[in-house]
Amino acid sequence: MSKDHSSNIREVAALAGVSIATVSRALQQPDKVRPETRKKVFDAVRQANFVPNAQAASFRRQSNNTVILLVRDIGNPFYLEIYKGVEEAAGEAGFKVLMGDARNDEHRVATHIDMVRQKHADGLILMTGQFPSELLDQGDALPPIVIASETVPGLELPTVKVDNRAASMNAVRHLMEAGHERIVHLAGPVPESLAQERFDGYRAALAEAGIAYADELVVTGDYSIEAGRQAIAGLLEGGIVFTAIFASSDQMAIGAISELRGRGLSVPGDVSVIGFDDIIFANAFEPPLTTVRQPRQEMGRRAMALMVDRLNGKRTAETIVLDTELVVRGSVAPCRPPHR
Amino acid sequence: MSKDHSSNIREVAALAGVSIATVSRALQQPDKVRPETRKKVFDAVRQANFVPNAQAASFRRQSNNTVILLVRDIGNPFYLEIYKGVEEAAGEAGFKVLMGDARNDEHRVATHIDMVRQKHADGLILMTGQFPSELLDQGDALPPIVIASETVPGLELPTVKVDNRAASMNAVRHLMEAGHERIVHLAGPVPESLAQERFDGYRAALAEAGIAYADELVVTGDYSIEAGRQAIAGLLEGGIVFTAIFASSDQMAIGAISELRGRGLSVPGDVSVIGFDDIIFANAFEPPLTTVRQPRQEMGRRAMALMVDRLNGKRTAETIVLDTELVVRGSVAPCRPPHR
DNA sequence: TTGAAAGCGCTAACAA
DNA sequence: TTGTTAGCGCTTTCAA
Repeated sequence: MSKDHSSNIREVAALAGVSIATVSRALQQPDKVRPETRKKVFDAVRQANFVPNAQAASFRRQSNNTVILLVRDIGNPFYLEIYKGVEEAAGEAGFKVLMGDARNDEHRVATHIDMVRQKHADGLILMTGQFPSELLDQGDALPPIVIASETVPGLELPTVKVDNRAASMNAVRHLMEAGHERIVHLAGPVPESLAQERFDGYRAALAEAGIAYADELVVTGDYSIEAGRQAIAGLLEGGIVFTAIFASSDQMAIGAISELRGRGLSVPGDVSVIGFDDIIFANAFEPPLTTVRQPRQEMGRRAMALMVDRLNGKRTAETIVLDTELVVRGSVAPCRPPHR
Repeated sequence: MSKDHSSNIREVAALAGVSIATVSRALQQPDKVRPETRKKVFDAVRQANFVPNAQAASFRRQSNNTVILLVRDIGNPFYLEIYKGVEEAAGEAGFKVLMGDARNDEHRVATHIDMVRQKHADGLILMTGQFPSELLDQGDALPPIVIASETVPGLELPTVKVDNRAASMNAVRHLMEAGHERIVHLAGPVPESLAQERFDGYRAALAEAGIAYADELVVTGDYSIEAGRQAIAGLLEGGIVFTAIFASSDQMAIGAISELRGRGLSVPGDVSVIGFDDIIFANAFEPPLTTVRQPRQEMGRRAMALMVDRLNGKRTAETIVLDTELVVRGSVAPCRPPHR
């Protein structure tokens, strides 16, 4: 019968009649020990019910092959597939992934950066544009950080993103081609870069088509369903007239549609809507949401790859830009005379 | 200027002119050192740019105040709010939370249990009914595990769940009160307990109302949108007649509705639908989904509380049962003559 | 191919 | 209140 209290490498060594160094080697680099020795060790491991203490190993190695994926808001399903991509690449490289929630709070970003400083993890994949300004000038003193999807002005770090400006222009053009001119933009938390880039794309598309930009048509939010709801409620109550919406997240688009419906307006009958992200619910929604697809899984994979590079000592601040795709489904219709 | 390579407690001690024990104490239990000494230490910490190595501390303490939240499928937003509850309670108790994805694969459950054995984390909050059978008989030799939402037959562990059977009966009754008799059940992966309990509730409600149970009306799935879609596609193509659906997850309900619509059927016009979970999208959906609300955040909080108890040496296998609530929204209508 | 031994940075028991 | 000191379990260098 095997003992049940957890044993250590010394017991195994004693049992196998070898030194602890040999046990360690047999486990880490089996080809470095003679087959017979290896067998003795393995038998002893089994007999002692030995499970190596990863904490001790990490401590000794001064690294634990774990990275933190810190997202803006874990409530947004957008990040789920990112996580999958990160985890996949991490697994291949022998890393574990810890997912953290910044809750739209830059203080929590600082907390997680501290976790890396304290060696809880080897690096941080950052997926929020909020960054504690007091850390901005630390430059080289920052622990390994890779940014995904967003960017932080003033921080030169390895980054994976999409061309938000171009993607937005494309989406807005699609709306204009359907005859829409009074297009609301549900923006992210401008002036953060990500939100700003999409906003810029919206303006650029308008300008290109010779449509005047109107401040009253732009509302910012935190990408949540609730933000989408509230934005539309405010617009409608303010008597603002519009026939289409370009939202910078599917969640805001869905919140907007829900609110429109609650007030008796139909989508796309009265108002056409385009979202951003192509989360899993976009396609199951009614109407199926026309949206900008981001290659989320790949974004996650590439971010993790950049992290591995960084942890291997590479110190470039490479930026990878991935393609987006406008997925046309059922939430956009030709423009009809505006409501009211 | 402060140095940028990370310093250790010895340097700080030297700088402050005290022993390393005093530095440790000043940082961990400030009230145990004289204010003046404390100040000297803090100054030295700042000057040396000292960040305690949490890994070393964890190693020394043989615990790292981290728990893993292992969920069946991280793609299901159901788990997001659970995570929030867990994280909240964890924060209060000084714990960190690591979220892992079992991907409906019991092998990955084993992997994560190993992570705890290897001291990557102190405990595991398990949110899947899949469990490697070879670990079942380990009983006391298992690391600290708490189960949430699901149960594993043969495993006596601290558990938080809802009364799935009663909740299902309630939902099905609601459908029958609207006149429905041909009610499809989109079940989870029976015979896992969670799925089984909801299935039992469905049957019990039917029996109570004197409606015959029909095998053809029950389809199992893995709680995903896609599973809901496919189940309905199969039913419709098989010529099965029904007027209502009780799904054991909102995602399956949403997938089902999407498929129904794709085939020209309306909800709730032709088919009424009730889901389970009340994920954030349920309310924004069209029609707003009638569903069984689970107190997710509380479930997370209680699970974490059980974990803290367990880590403090409590060895009971307490089961906490939380209340559910049928949230009536717009996806159920009085029964009309069945389609076809 | 194997063993001896140093030591990662910290905590905590014990002594002063 | 503070200091001394013995490790936690492992990896890794160096020597044999």
